[in-house]
Amino acid sequence: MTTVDTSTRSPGRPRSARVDESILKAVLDLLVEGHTVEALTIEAVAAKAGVGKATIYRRWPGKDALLVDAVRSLKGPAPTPVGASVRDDLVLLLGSARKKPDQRFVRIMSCLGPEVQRSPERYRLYQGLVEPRREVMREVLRRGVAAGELRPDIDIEVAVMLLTAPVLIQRMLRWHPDLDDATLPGRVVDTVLAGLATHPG
Amino acid sequence: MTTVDTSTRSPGRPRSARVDESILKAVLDLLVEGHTVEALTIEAVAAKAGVGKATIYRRWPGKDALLVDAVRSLKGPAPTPVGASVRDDLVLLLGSARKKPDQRFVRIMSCLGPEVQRSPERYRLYQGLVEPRREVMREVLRRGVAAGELRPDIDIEVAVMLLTAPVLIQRMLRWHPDLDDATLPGRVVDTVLAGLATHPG
Amino acid sequence: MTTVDTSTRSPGRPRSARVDESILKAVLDLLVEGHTVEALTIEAVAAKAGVGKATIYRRWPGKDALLVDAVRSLKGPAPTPVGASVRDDLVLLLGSARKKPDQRFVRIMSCLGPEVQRSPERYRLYQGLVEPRREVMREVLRRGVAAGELRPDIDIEVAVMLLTAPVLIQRMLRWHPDLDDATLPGRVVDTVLAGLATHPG
Amino acid sequence: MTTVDTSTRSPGRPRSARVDESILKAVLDLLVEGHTVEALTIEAVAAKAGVGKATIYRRWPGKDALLVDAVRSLKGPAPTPVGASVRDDLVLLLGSARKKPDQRFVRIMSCLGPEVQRSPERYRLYQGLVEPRREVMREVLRRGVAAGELRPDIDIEVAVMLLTAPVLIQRMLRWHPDLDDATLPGRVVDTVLAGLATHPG
DNA sequence: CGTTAATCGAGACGGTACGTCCTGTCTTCGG
DNA sequence: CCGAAGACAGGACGTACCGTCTCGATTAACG
Repeated sequence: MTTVDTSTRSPGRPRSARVDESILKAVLDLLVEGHTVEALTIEAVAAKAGVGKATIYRRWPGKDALLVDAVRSLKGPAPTPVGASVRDDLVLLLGSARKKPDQRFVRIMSCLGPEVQRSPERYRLYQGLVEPRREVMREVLRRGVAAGELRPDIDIEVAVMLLTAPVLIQRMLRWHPDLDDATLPGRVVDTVLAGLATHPG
Repeated sequence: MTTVDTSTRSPGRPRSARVDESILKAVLDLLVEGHTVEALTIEAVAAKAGVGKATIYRRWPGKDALLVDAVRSLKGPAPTPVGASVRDDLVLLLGSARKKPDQRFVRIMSCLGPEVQRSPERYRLYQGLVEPRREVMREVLRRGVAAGELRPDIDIEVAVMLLTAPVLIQRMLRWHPDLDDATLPGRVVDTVLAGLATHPG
Repeated sequence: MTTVDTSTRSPGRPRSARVDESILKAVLDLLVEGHTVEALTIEAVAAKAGVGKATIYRRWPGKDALLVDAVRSLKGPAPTPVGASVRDDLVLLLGSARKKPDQRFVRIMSCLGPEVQRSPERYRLYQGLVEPRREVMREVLRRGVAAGELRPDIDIEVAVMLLTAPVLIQRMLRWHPDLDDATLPGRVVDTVLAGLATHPG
Repeated sequence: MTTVDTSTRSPGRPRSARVDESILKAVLDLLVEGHTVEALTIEAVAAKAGVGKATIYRRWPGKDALLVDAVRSLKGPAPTPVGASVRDDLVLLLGSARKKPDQRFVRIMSCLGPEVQRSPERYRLYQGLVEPRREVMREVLRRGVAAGELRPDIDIEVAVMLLTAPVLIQRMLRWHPDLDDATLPGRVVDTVLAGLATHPG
C-alpha cells in the first residue's frame, strides 16, 4: 500500500514553466506590435513563442482565456508611489503612463479597451487590472480632503472619472488631434481642481 | 425625394435605391445588435440585406467606406437645442444620448470608437460625426463665460473633454460597473463646475 | 411561364475547368516528384496548383477520391502500336515505359502499387488503368499463335505475367541492383520465348 | 532461454527480454494485420506491446532499425529443402509461401516492398532477407543445367526473375484478380520451362 | 418594341486562421 | 537504470469566412 499522496501529482512529463512564460510573452509582444487584439492569432502566438499550437490549446481553451492570463501576467508594474501636494500627485499618476515601462502597460491596455465590450470575462479582466491604479488615486484624493486641500463634499468616484477618462480617451481615440499628450495631465488636473464656475458651491 | 437628373444618364439598368437603403440599414442593424465593427462582415451585411456580396462592393470600395456612409446616414439626429442655465444645458447635452432615438446613435458610435485607432479614414469619419456636438457644447461654455457664470480663463478644450470623456467612457467600457447612467451627467457637470479644490485659483 | 430547362444549371459562378486541370496536374506532379502517395498532401496539392484548399474539398471528399480522378486523367498515353515479329513487338511493349511520355506514366503507377493493397476503390482504379496495356500484349501473343510463331497451347494469362512482372518489379523494387533497365526487356522476352527446358513439352 | 552473462554487467535494472520480444511481436503483428509500413507507427507499436514509446526509442534509433530487427527476427523460416526433378523443386519453392508459417513471412515481405524504394537502409534489409531464397533457386537451376534438364545457355538471373516476379507481384498487387494463388506456381514453372516459341533457339 | 448595358442573386475563387489529431522526441516520476 | 505516462515542436487535417471574381437572369431607358 503506497502512501496516499495528498499533493497528487499526475504522471508523465510535467508542463514546462518556460513554455508558459514564452507563450504569455509572445501574446504581449504581439499586442504591442499589432496594436489590436485581432492581430493576436493563435498561430502567430505559437510561431512567435516557438511553440506548437497544441501546446497552447493544452493550456487554454481559446483566445479569450489566453488573453486574460497574458494581461493578468502584467501585474500593473507597480501602482506608483506618491509625492507632496495633491496637484503634483495627480499629475504624476496621470502622466505615469508616459514613463517606461508603464508605456508598455498602457499600450496593451488600450488594445484591450475595444475587446471589453464583448465578453463579460474580458470585462472583468479589465476591471481587475485597472482597479489598483484607481485605488491609488482615490487615496490621494482622500488625503487631499484630510489635509484640507480638497473640499470635503467631493464625489470621489466622479472625480476619479473626471481625471482619468480624458487621458485614457485621448490615448485610445486621439480625441483631440492637436492636444499634447505631455501637457494634458497638468491641464486636466488644474481645470478639475479649480472648477469652471465663477462662484463654486 | 429622388432628384431626376436629366443631364447625364448612364445606360443600362440603374442602381436600385431600395438596395442602397437595405444595405445601409443592415449595417446599422448589425452594429446595434451589439456586434463590434469586426463582426460587421460584408457577408453578414449581404445576407441581412438579402443582397449579393458584389452588389455591396460595386457601391463601396471596402468596409471602411461602407461604414462611413452608413453612419453618415444617421445624420446626428439634431445637434440638440439649448436651455436656460449653463448647468442645465450641459446636463441636457450629456444626457441626450439617453433619449431615443439618440440611444441608437450612441450605440453605434461606441462601436466605432475602437476602430478609430486604425485607419485615418475612419478617424476622420468619427471626428466629423462628433465635432458638431462638441461645437454645441463649446458654444454653451462660451455663453457661460459671457454671462459671467463661468470663469473667463477656462481652457475650453479641456473642459469639453472633462465633460464628455467620462460619459463616453462609461458607455463604452462600463468603467464604473455600479455608476448609474441616468445620474452620471448631473454629477459630472456639478463636480466640474464646482471644482475639487478648497481655494480655487 | 419560363421554359422548363431540362439541362438544369445551378446558379452562381460555375466551376472552372482550368482549376480542375491544374489540381489534377499538381497531384500527378507531386507523385512523380515525391515517389510516394504519402507525400501527396492536400495542402501541397493546393500550393502547387496555386489553389485554395477549399477549392479542392469543394470537388473531392478526400485524398482518395482526388487520387482516383487524377490517375484516371492519365488515360494511358496511347497503348502503343505494334511492329513486325512477335519478339520485337514484345520488347517494344515492355520497353515502352522507358520512352517519354510513358516514363511519367510508369513513374506514377509504381507509386500507386502500394496503395492498391488498401482500399478496393483504389484497387479497381489500378486495374482499370493497366488493363488496356495488357490487352495489347494479349493481342500480340494471339497473333503470334495464329502466325505459327508461338505454340498453340500457351497459357496467355501466365505468359503476360511472365513478361510484365519482371520489368515492373525491377522498376518498383530495383530487384536486381545491377540489372540494366535498358536490356532487361530483351533478355526477358528471349528467355520466355525460348524456355528453360532442354526438351520442351 | 536468457543467457546470464556473469562477466560484464551494467549497473541498474537490466532491460527486460520480455519487452524486446513483445515489441518485435507487435511490429510483426501490425504488419500482417494488413497495414503498410506507413501504418506501422511507433505509437501503435508501443500501444500494442503495452510499452512506453521511450522504451522503444531506447533500443532502436528509429522506425527503420526497428523494422530491420523485427523482420530479421523472422529468420526466413528455413530456406526450404529440395526435391527430385527441377520442375518439382521450383514449384515447391514458389509455392512455399502458401504454407504456414511462410505465409506470414510473405505477408510481411509484401508490406516491405514499397518501402524499399525509399531508404538505402531498408533496401539492403530487403535484399538481405530475400537473397538466401533466391540463392536456393539459383542452385536448383544450376543443378538442372548440370543434370541436362535445362539448357546450358540460360540466363540464370533472368530466369530467377521470371519465376519469382509473377508470384510476388500477384501477392502484392493481386495483379490478376481471378488467378488462383494455389495453381499459379505450377503454371508459371511449366510455361517458363517450356517457353512460348514454336522453334526455340 | 426590341436593343443594350449595367444591374441583381448566387456562388466559385485564392487565401488565412481555426481547433483537432498524430508524429517522433523529450522529460518527468515511481519501481 | 528501467518503464509508463505524457508534454513537447511540428505539421496536415477539414471547416469557415474573408474579399474578389465570374456567371445567367433581370430590368429599365434608348433608339
